[in-house]
Amino acid sequence: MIDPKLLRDSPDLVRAAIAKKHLVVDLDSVVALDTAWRAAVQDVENLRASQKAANNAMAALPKGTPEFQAKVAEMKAVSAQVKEREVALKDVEEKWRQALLAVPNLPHASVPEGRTPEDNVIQSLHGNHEEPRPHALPHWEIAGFERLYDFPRGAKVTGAGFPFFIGDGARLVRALLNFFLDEDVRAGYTEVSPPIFVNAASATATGQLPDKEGQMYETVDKLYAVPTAEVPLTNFFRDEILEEAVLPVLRCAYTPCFRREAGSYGKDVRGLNRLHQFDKVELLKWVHPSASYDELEKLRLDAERLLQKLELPYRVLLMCGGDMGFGQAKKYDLEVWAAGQKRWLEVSSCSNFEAFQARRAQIRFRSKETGKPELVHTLNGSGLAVPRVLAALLENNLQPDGRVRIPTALVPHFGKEFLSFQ
RNA sequence: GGAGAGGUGGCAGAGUGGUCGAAUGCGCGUGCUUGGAAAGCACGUGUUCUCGCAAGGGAACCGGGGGUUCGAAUCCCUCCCUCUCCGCCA
Repeated sequence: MIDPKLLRDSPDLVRAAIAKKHLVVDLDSVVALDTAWRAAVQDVENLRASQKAANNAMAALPKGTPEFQAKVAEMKAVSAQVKEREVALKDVEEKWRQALLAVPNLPHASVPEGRTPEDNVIQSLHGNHEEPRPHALPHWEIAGFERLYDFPRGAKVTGAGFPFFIGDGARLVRALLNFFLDEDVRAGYTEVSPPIFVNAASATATGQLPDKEGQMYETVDKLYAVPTAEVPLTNFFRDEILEEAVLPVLRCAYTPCFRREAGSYGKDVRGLNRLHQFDKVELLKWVHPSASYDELEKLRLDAERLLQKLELPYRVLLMCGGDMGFGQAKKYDLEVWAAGQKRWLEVSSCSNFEAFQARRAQIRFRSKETGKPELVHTLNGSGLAVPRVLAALLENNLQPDGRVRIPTALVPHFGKEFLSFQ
């Protein structure tokens, strides 16, 4: 959620921001609702003030006297009026709030103009993705793939997009998770193992609701299976006021992630490219507003380091206004090269949300300077998503003999130097 | 899952229909005192919204929501959470 006062005071600024994101929002009606809401607030507050004064005066009157009875009769009417106006206020307030929730975050000045993924700026390239790899195959075509990654049985047991990982296939998942977590902890993040179901309030605070209704799996208890650890992690400090001295708070968490992915199709969903359940380690930061852009660069580097240690070719994209998402102020995507598919796969998305999530979630810190609570800035990024990293690893490191070489940094976690499909 | 108890300010803890945003204590802050400190004394100490250039005014909040009433922290309903006992169980 953006600052309502910003919209009130400089609607043109907000208008320009929305244009940069190429979104359509009826700002005029939001502004009109804001005006109507404030009028309604004044209305109710004035009425209540007079009611309160009259009631306080009544307290001094002896009960049962004719004057008292007269006053009761008089105040009955006022009371009815207050109730009526309060209903009207609530109605406007809810409409206003809903309208505000539909206003996207403002993109940072450094975000490039653009509408589509083609307009994203390639910020850097790492490793040689053009190096010829004659043996490379899409991972699902690697001989023996079905022994380590069983999609048909996953589809039988649960549904499409819920594969089994078996033997070395499962071991590689575990090795990657341990590698990611160990590296992230070394980089200063505190490891957290969060709940993997969240309630509606949490899903709303991070923007899954109502924006992405239908993307999450929902239980009969009205709990949502987390689409990312970002949700429980960000909500950890919901409705809290932190001491300024504790900032920045850095945390990482592994969770399985559940996404319905309604509407996906084609090459995007082949093999491990897009699953309904996948493992991911998420990095999260709560920082002082003045530090958030420095922290975004550090966050990106923390995620990049993982790919470097895995010796995987990757590139960094600075997302353009039209492709960056609703709540983000600035976002980098990390894409790894999958040599068999000959395409880039997104394995991390590092974003600065500024105060957008913090305002929804009411996560604040007490400013040393003013003594007053201020909203923190939140940032998050994957560090990293397992299946796509795994896919790239299989494709890039496939040897002529059909085995897959394990990167040196991962060997201690995997326990051997080659993964075998035999 | 069954039975019971309870959720009040940073903490502890009063308050069962009427100037209660809420006693008291602790904590914290400022000042006095002191060579300095402690003790003591005095004053202060929540959040949000709104009107206002400001000074300042107003409203809301006693777990959440709803109701009764002229008036609710106090009464009623409902949901959530915590604790105790029983049952079940990784």
